[in-house]
Amino acid sequence: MRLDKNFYRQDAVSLAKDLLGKLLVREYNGIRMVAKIVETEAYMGPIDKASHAYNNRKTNRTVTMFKDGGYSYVYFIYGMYNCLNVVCSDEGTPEAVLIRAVEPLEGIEHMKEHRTIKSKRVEDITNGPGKLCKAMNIDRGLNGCDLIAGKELYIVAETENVVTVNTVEYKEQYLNEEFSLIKATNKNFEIIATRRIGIDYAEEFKEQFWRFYIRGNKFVSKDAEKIKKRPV
DNA sequence: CCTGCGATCGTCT
DNA sequence: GACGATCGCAGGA
Repeated sequence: MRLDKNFYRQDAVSLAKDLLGKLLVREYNGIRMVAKIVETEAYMGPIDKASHAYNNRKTNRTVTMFKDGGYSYVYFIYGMYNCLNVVCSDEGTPEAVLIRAVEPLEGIEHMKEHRTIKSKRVEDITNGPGKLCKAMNIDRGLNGCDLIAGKELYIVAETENVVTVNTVEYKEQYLNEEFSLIKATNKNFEIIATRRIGIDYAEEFKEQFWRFYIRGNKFVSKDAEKIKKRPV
């Protein structure tokens, strides 16, 4: 079941939490890959010094962030990597949610083929924003995709008809003042909220707990793993 | 396990 | 001309 317009018209912080547990689907040439979203970051548009669209900065790159909720925003970074965002809020309000990590559920053999790394750890295929784009064959050609009606890239809410290929044992983790723990009654997992990654330039917005991930999920990004192991 | 470093080029000033 | 919403590898513990 695809998510509808109302779902994407939320603010980025709300949507970043709501996207956890949803399924990202990538289809092309008869290939189908499905992965559960396990880590996200909110970029709150005009007010957020970490956002590409801070102060309503509108350029060739950021123009897709100004679209109505429900489109993709894919950008190229560090000369090598692509990152996938979900544009949210209303048209003219440039908010977006960065997808930072996913858990492969279907088509994992295709994801492995797209990645050329020595590591044999399954988690290393998709536990970072650049990694998951490479694994799921997502690049700037998919910038501005319609996630509600498009066929190549979309997001669904249910796990029905999906075969889980990974058997994962989740471990508990420590908490300290660097986190918030979010328990939502309508979700079967808990959410950790903490600081965002790689935005040292963002001044006071570095301190916002606008990164969210599923507590105990082993496919969260390297940094989240690290925090997980930090003693209380 | 963890740390440090270089890769590599589009984007914006 | 400088830098980035990152990654993979080498090397040490």
